[in-house]
Amino acid sequence: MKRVTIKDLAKILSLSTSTISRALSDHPDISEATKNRVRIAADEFNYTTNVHARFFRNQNSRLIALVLPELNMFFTPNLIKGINKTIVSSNYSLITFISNDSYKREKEIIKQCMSWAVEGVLISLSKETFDLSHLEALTKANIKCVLLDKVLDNEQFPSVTIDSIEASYQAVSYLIKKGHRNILGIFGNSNFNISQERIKGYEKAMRENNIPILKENIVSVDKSKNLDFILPPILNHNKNITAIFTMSDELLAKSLYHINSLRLSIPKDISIISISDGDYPYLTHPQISHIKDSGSKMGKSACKFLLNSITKPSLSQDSGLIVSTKLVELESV
Amino acid sequence: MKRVTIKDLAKILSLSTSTISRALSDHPDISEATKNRVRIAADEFNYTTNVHARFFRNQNSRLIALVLPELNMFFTPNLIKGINKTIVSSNYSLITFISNDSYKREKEIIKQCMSWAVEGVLISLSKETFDLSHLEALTKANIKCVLLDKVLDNEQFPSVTIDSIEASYQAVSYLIKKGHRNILGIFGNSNFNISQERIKGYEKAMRENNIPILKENIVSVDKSKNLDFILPPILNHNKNITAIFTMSDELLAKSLYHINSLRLSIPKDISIISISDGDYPYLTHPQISHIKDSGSKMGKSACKFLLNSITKPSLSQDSGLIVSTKLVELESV
DNA sequence: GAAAACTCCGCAAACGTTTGCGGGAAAGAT
DNA sequence: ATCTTTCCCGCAAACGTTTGCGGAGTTTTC
Repeated sequence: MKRVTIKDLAKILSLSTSTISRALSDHPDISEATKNRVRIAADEFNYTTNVHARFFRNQNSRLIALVLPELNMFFTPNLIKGINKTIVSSNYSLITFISNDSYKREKEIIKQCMSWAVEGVLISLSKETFDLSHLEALTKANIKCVLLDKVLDNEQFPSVTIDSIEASYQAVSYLIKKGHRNILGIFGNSNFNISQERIKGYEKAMRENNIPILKENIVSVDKSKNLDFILPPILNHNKNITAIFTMSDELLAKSLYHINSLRLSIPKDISIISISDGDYPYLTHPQISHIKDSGSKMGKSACKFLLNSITKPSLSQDSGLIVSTKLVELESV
Repeated sequence: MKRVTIKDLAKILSLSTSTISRALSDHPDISEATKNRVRIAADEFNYTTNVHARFFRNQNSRLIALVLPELNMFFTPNLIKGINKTIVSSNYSLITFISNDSYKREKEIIKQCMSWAVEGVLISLSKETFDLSHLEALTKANIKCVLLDKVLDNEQFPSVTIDSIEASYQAVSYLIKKGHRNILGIFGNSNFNISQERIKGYEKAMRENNIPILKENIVSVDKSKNLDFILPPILNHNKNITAIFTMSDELLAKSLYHINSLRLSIPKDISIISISDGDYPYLTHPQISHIKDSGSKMGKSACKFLLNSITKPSLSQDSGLIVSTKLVELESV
């Protein structure tokens, strides 16, 4: 069976398509009586407006694209939740793409975004992305684009992130305040902007407290799995380490595993703090003190920012915004 | 700036729109020379085909809708990954909706799916969904629909799930084989089809081994958080319990927290096994034996099934399929 | 009682793409 | 030299929706 169109309703009710269209959008030119007839018929034949045809006429797709490098269990679900909430309440729809951390795929995705005539793009960059030239096509096509989470410093596109330097600074400062001086920092791939900044925050906290920064106390791993080979030797040999800072939930989880494996007790033998989305730290025992970096909040903010710049293109020429983080003191320090 | 259309390219190259269209789709009627001119121009002005207009002409949107009741950290990411992989390799795009476990919202979403003229719908039902009448509109509009994970027994729509009875039967049988007789079963909301079946599997395993089924050893909770009040008293008072079976990662996580809180050692003091997506059990120490219920695999299967029934509507009149599960023996029993 | 105002609805065009059909030009066949 | 074939390409219609404009019928105004 083919879908019911306005034309069909027009024939059925012996009205013109224009009248149907206006009746459905509650146009004042149409009498209540007619409106009711139309509405009842539309319901009966379960007519729904064809958004492609509407776009075709109006040139607004009411579609937002979300481009993610990957889906991980710790951050992405809440990020999407936050975005989705905003999308829904603004009557948009969300089309999702995953770049698998591939620059090539990311470029293809951008083309697809243009094909779909999305009104805005929310993108978290792939590992392999070091310049933003592929996004310029969006600008030319007048499609707004907001970077979030995994971003690159740039002048063209606004970014929504946390203040990574500040977050890790907070975390490490907290450890220091609690008396720790020999602090192991565990970070992601150091090519990442995000990792570099979090390392900076670590170093800043150390420097401010006049604690020497030891190269061997800063660990960068491409995948959390690499910790399997790196962490146990460190924990076994370097008995001076009294605290660990991990820059993400994923690294936290892996670290906890090895800590527990070695039968170290938290926080008696070793303390640990992490930057975290804020769900995982409550699942472990003891619960992990962390700097809360809410994915949901970031998603919401980024999405609102994007929608704003779509509806009021004049106004929002900001370079983006910083989502605040806060220390959650639990039981691991 | 407005987007570049075929019309624009036609003007620029002094060709007709039909020639441009055919050149871009590599039609044999067009000479290589012309094709190259067109391709170069298309690249230069970064033309991308307007999929809405194409749909308008061809009536195929190449869009698949994914409707989920919620996003949780344990199952959803891998489910989406599996779906996405299949979608991408088949040149479709994915539009995602979240019902927040609301029937009302789910109905709205179905309408939106029709508005978007999606070619297929993958849906995991909300908690509040007890009949499928709202999906009939899809059938009428000739939109294929496949239920996955959270499903309802029915004749109209194919389902893709695991064999819940078998999975929990496997888990509990394994515990029994290892010598456990006093087994606590922890399940989700018992309104759920999925919970009911997993309870059945538990009971089946017990019955087959002539172990009396104790009402108080079957716990159903609406939210995993409810375990906070339920589990500690049980673990404290009912010292006979030597093993726990949880029907999901979420319940597993909560249970582990309380086991660790009470300083019970796994598997010395108590054993535990779960049905799991298979990521989380490796993060804990000790690692948790589980029945692997791969979200990725389920997503892939469901999606392939859907795409199949779209391209070959005649063939696939099956009632769905069962994704296999398997026991992963780790360290918790 | 005629003009003015108001109510309600239809006409037709436009959005970008695809595709059946047809046609002109060049090349080959007779 | 004429006819047929082949090679390229253009014409035009259709998909469903919205909206400015105009118009027929009814009511109000002086």
